[in-house]
Amino acid sequence: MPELPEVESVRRGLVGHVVERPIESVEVLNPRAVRRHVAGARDLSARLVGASFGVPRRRGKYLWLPLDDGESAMVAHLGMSGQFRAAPAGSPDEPHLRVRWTFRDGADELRFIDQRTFGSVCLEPVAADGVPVGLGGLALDPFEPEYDLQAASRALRRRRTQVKRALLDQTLVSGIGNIYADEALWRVRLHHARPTQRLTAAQARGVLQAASDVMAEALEAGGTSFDDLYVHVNGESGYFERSLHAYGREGQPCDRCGTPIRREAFMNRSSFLCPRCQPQARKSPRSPDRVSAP
DNA sequence: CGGAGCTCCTGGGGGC
DNA sequence: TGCCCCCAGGAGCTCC
Repeated sequence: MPELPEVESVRRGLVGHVVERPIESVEVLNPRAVRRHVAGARDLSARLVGASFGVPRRRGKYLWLPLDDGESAMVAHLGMSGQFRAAPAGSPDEPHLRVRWTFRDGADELRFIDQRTFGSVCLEPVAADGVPVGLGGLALDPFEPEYDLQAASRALRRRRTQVKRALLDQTLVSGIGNIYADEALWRVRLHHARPTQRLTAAQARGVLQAASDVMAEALEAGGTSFDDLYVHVNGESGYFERSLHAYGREGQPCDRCGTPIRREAFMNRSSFLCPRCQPQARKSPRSPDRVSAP
């Protein structure tokens, strides 16, 4: 499941495969893969043929490849199961191949493969800073130099929601998905449903720093992969799942206290937590969780 | 306008 | 053995 570290791994993989190679053809095998390109598959293809990509960039889980016209970029989101893969021209199509780019040099094709088709590719104009205009509402991610932990933690505490909802909100901080949200919450011993307005400033900074740390470690390890849905451009998957403390570990002992990890339904998906280290905030008005009256 | 819930999609796996 | 239902979840959309 590609979150920031996995998308960054893909971005790095693309650098050596697609930069400054004039495009020969673009074949859209499933129009759903280009549904975000409102002008349609034919337009996407027509505008890409003859162009070349610059060095791929990323913000959060979004990836974009600048075009050599200096005015636009090909924006991609991997969704749940999207992959970019370099493949020898003419090698057999993968079962879920959605888009194919061939290059005039006749070397490896670029392929977008996506089983669940939540991913997409489109062309967009870029703003003066080179960021696609459609990504305007997307928050900075923790790996960007302009990212400000203090500002992000203040914004987190201004929300009136539960802490995990806020972590997953890409307009607050981008790049965090279900896996790294659960890992960050485990590290700082917070329950996913803790109200954001009850977080202390230190807790807000702590959970964001933990998210940043766990994603940096995952990137170092090559990304997280639970099955073969996610692989790098060259087909290799990551190894970070061995380092997870909460996500996917239902019934296994907590690495801190030995209590079995529990899976709870949250936001129509799963949250994994240690019920002892990460107790649910009590609802009593006398709960010590609550901000005390002045 | 912020927050919450629904929906899209496909194949693997478990239950019967 | 086969069928059916559940499950994975990012984010755009709608509703309040």
